[in-house]
Amino acid sequence: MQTALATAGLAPVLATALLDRGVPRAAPPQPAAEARAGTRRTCAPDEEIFAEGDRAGTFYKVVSGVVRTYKLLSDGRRQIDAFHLPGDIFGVEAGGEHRFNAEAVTETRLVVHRREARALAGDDGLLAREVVAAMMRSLERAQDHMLLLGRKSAKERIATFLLCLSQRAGGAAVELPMSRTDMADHLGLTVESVSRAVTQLEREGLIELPPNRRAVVLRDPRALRRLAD
Amino acid sequence: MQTALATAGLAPVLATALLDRGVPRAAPPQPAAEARAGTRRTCAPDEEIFAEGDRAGTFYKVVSGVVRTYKLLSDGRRQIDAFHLPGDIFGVEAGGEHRFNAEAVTETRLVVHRREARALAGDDGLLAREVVAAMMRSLERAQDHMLLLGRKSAKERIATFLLCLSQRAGGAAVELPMSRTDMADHLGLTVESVSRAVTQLEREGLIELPPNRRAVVLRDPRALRRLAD
DNA sequence: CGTTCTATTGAAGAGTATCAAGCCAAGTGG
DNA sequence: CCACTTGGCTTGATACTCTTCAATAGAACG
Repeated sequence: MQTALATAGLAPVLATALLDRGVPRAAPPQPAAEARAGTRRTCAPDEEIFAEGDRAGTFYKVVSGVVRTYKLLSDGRRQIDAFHLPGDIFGVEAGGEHRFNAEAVTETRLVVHRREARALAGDDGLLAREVVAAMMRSLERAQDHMLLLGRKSAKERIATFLLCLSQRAGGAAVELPMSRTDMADHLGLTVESVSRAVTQLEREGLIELPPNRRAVVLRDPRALRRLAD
Repeated sequence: MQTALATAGLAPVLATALLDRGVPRAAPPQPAAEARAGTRRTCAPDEEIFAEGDRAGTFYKVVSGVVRTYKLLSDGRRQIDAFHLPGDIFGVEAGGEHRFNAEAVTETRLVVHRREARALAGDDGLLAREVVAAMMRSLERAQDHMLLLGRKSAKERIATFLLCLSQRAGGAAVELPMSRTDMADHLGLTVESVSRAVTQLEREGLIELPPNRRAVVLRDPRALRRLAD
């Protein structure tokens, strides 16, 4: 096991981040930090960004597109722990190795940051502050997701997921950049169950989908919220 | 939403924590920090420590005993996100309010820390370093637990849970301080399923239980690990 | 248009939940 | 010391949700 975030530079940033009146939940992309100290990278759909066990020398911020991070069981069962949207930071590790696989879901542009002290400490620790906020948001999302995975029905999972997406995307109409398989592996279901639950919500009038089924309009957010609890 | 960790004092600590060669995984209680700047509190079994929505003005470190933190759905379904053993820190929030309920599982002694800068910054930031390490460990455990909840069978969940407990407790013989109901609500199962899976592992010779069923000896850790993946 | 890929739908089956006893250990009071 | 109670754990029978297997439908692309 090696140094992970691996920087003394993170410390001042943490303090500052925590002093902000709360962590920004709506994840406003902070364009100021995008140009900072990071190189750029573009990924084609399904392109691997890093794999479990890779040296975790860098972390990433999504500029555009969507990224999935996931773990695998030996027999191939997959759990997508999160989808990362523009503005999100992922790939920050405590240890020296990545504990996940990361792949682009769509064509994706990233900013790649080396995790040395220098880069994080620069600019008054703006980037480091972002990293810490990202970690805390990840933890909160993971905690909410455990409730979903442990205790919610298929329909409730879909409702929760769609609400969450619409919140992050910021509108009642949401694109679904990921496949049903991706959704299934995120929600602890099978493709078929996802499809059925979506269809059911649609028939009940809570949501509406275009012919290609790759977007959703939340017709009755109140009812969805009741379902999601 | 308010300041959460709420301290400038955390920043230097974060840096130091991250510079340590990896985060201590076996969670060795750091007795040096226990006496520091915190008041003590003792809780009877099932006593509430804090509830969801409470102002998060303090966080906690377990000295002895076990704590469960959980979320509830409106109809009472419960998800225990974690059990906290001696040396663990819990109750650290990004926002101004606790997002969980916390209760003592057994008779428990805690150290209570106010989350002001002063306390965290003191002593060369030793406490703050612990807080950051605790957050990262929480995140990693949450991620592993999502894989369990989303993709593992009942038997695999029990195997994983017992291995994890034995690792944290540090021995092949593990006390089970929590009830079957607590285990069920942590593993996304029912009491009956937990009981059946435990019995099954016992019949297969992978584990052994005393008559009162509140402890486990791991007879075949290799087979358990294979199950847990 | 045909091919391909993804999503949907249907039927059958597996695994877990639910409902209902029964069991066992510990505690209580006679 | 021994019923009696109590609470948690286990076991059994049945139900139900979701999965699995299989086929169809629909959109995207050449």
